Amino acid sequence: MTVSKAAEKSSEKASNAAKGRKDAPEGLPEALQLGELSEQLGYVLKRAQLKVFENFLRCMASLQLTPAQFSVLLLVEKNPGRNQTEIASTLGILRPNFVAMLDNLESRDLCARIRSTNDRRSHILVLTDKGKAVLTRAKKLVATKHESRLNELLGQANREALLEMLSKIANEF
Amino acid sequence: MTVSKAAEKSSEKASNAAKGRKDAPEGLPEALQLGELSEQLGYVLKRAQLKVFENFLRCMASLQLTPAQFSVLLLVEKNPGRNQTEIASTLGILRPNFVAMLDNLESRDLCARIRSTNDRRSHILVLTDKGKAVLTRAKKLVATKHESRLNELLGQANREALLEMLSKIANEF
DNA sequence: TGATAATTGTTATGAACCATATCAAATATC
DNA sequence: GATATTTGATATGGTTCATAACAATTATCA
Repeated sequence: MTVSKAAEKSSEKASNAAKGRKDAPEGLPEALQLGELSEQLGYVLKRAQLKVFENFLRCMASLQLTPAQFSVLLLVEKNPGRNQTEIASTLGILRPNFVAMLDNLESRDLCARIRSTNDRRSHILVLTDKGKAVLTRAKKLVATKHESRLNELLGQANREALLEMLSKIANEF
Repeated sequence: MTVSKAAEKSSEKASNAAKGRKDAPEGLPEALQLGELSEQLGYVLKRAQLKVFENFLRCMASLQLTPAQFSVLLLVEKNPGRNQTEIASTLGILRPNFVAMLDNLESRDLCARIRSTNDRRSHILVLTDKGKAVLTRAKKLVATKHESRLNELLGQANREALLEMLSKIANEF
């Protein structure tokens, strides 16, 4: 009885429809069978990614940073003095779409565009003092509230193995 | 000289900018340092997911199936007789957005909406004969061209471990 | 029973994200 | 010095994702 929920209802639809009765006492809110779906790499990968981004946003709510914005700040901090094209392209962001992102970060005084003196077409990107401070706090939040959950969930060794496999896929698939 | 185009300019920016010279012969096409980014779960996960979807689309080019469409066909096959709300919600698709998806699949004669006789509000979903045939071919393509790459890349044991960890994240994060 | 509430598929609509073409200013090329 | 290329930017269109609202149907329950 408890196992047969899905059976009950889809057979209700199937059989009751044929017999025209609707008064059979009902079981539970039966879940669908995922079947082969749960073995599909893309499916599982996408759902995991959504969950992780969701959790990231919750952890960063106080700083109002999206994963993309966080990645920009990290990359600018690690590579000061690079221009928009360089930062955007290594993040896989198209130049036109990067403009609004920077407008946002700059309006919040987290990073700044500086006209380059030796190539006056390009804008050098740097973190402001506030940007550095916010990034420091962001890193702490990510480490303690976000990445730490991975360790709790998988254990240190598995966590590292997972990151390694994902990097391999990202680079060699 | 041929290799150094990109290098010329950006190290020119970093070092030459300070010294004010632009004539130094240049090194290599320097890539940016990813730094902590490559350890960020969300970043690596997203990039891996994009690569996997990209590969999926290439493998399915002959059948013109997106990952989302493939998942719908799989789920309908495994759970015949369910309505739109049930199929959409277990895939995380909002009902309004599911309408156009079904319009597409139905216009290609891959699945059909059947007015339920015991609840005339709802549409029962089923695969058409063509839908079943296409899904069979799709599964083969996915198995031989897509999922098989995972084994080549990671090995059977690691592949299973990866899927398990991703499922855990998707369900418990 | 009949009035009211809830559900189903649908449409309309807007936000967010992604991609292409194009432009002016600046620089590189030859 | 004429031509081509690069940079940041704008405009624009296409997807994807989310919410509100509606008609038809069914459930609820006084």
